[in-house]
Amino acid sequence: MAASTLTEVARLAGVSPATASRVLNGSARKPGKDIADRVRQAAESLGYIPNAQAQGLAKSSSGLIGLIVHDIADPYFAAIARGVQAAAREQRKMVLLATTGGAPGEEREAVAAFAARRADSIVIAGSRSCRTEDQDDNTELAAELDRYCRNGGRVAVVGHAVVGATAAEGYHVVAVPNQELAGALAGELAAGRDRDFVIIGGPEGLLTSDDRIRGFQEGLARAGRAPAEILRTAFNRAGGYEAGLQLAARIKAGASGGGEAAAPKLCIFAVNDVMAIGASAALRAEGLRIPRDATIAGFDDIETLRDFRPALSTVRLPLEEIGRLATRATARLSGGSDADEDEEQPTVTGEVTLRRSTEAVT
Amino acid sequence: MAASTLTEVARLAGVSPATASRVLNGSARKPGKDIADRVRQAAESLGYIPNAQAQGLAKSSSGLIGLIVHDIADPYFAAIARGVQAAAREQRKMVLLATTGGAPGEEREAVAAFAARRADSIVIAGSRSCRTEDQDDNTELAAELDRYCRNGGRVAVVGHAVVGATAAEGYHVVAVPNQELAGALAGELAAGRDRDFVIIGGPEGLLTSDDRIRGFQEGLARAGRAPAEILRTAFNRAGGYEAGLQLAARIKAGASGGGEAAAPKLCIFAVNDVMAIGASAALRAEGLRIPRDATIAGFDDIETLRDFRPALSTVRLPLEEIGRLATRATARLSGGSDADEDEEQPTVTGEVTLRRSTEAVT
DNA sequence: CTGTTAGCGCCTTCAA
DNA sequence: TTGAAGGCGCTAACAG
Repeated sequence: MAASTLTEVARLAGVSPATASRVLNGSARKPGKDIADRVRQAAESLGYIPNAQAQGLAKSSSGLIGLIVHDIADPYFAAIARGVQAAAREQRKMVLLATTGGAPGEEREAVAAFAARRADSIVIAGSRSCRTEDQDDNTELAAELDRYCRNGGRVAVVGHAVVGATAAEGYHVVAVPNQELAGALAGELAAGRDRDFVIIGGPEGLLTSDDRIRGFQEGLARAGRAPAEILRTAFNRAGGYEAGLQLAARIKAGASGGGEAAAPKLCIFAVNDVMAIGASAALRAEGLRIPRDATIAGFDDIETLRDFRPALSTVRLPLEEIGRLATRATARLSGGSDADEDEEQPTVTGEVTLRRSTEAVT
Repeated sequence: MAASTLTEVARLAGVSPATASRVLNGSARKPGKDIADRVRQAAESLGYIPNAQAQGLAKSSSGLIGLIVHDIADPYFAAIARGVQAAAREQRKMVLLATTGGAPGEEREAVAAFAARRADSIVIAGSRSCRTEDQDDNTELAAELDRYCRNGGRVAVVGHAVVGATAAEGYHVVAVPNQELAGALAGELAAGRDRDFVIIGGPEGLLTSDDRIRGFQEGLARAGRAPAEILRTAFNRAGGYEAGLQLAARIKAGASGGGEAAAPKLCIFAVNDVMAIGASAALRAEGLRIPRDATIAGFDDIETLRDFRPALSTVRLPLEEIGRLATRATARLSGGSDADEDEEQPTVTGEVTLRRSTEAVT
């Protein structure tokens, strides 16, 4: 008992497949009201469901939006995915999900798979890497994207352009002001307090991480502070925890072995909230308290983490909105737009959000 | 510059499309080594990417797995999605994502959309509802699923069967022992302590919520306790917060207006972790402390929430595994299995996990 | 082992 | 307006 086809519907309604097609789908032509009802009834009684593959083949489009993330269970990506999903729904499209763990090689595969499915557009949410080990894969990824665009695909990348991608038509970048915001955060944290700063960053070459580190250092410099030391770890909770253990040891050593003037307290900047939470957990596990023994700030303002105590200072990023914007950027402007050639690159802004975790203890 | 087709590749290689197809895809036939290379080269030089839509149309299958969740940004669903994604990758399939907010009507639409795309299988992760207002939609959903199965689709549902779905072939339910586990949790919480129990539950008719409530009550009964009062709210953080406020007021009233014997302390059971966190936040906002002024437990053991303090007592559920199992259940058994007709329904088990949030304060 | 011939289900010119 | 014919790109039966 296979699914019924348009032809069957047409036959049952006593019309040609062409007419049935015109009735059941939004054709420009308007079939006779009388006959239209007949077709619709036939379709109904047969439980007709159009074969999207066949439709896609015929019109060479698919109503699919490809989304590439590192890990869908990471709340950062999950939030973006929600925005993408929402925008996709607006466009009456479905989203195809690919998770890559951040490896450019797998991202290339994902793009190829999306291209094979004739996805109408692709949204890449994972942060870019420019490590030398990823160079070749990045080149291939860029080539794959270019080809996809040349064939009429639209792509939006969150954060940074793919390294080496020539800005083909239909290629959009949703810029996230990581650097500026990290700088602003540093400025606020440095304001009038004497602290040693430490940065817990991701692996070198992860663009998002690097931007935030760079911005933070610039902010410190503007505030007349010395650059912060940088700890490199994995870009996730485990990495943060590990770095946190290291710092805890250092803090305890400094406190006990204190010479004349106790060293200023440590202010930790983790380049994302998840890492910050990991670091906090490590400090806590080592018997240290925040903000008493050290202060800490993150980045992203992950929703699920907002109930954390002490509340985490961070930079609020409109993640869901970012997903939505990226997706919208890939939508073909349907109506004949009034000569508005410049496709407005949507602007994302964040907000430094100071909370308990960086308060001065009285 | 459209994407190149198999025909073009074949022509360039000087062979027939059929041969090219046999080379480029896994056909049973093995083309001559000499010619195979020629085809592969041609494909390479043209940057050939097979058109999955056409392939799908021809073989009437699509390599797609449809996943239905309430909200992809909810860590519960995100975790399941990760498992689904992992299993999909094993099967070399891609996942199509649909979010429905839990409305059976939208779930029906999603199933129809998946069917239209000829998804090989569908995984439904959202908890089922049996509220009367959803009755009609549920019926239609069940009908849609039945039809999908009859047409050869495979479906797996996490938790409960869809109300009214006739167990067609290819229909799987990954049972989650919510009731038993909630009962076990209640047993542990009731052990030897004198407490008043309150349950923060989702709306009546949400099967997952109802199961956990029922199980908890049973557990209390087994421990010789009176049934707990039930507060109904939204099945999310906001709902938990709201209920938490209510309980906070009650606790404070009880404490201040205390008669002779102070009432036993409250032990709160929220039917999921996210609600529990919301309730905790509310208590905290009202100046109450956990576990000093009240104890609280959740359900799910959401990973992102594990760093919360006081650490939340909960029931650990192997969410990712659940997603994986559900997806695997829908995979067609490829090899001629040795008469093992009974498709083993995979078994999910959880674990009561007591942490600080329900400790007795000394 | 290779090439030829039909479709898969739908859309879209064309002529009627 | 409606119907007939061709093709979207690929695979799967057949011949050779």
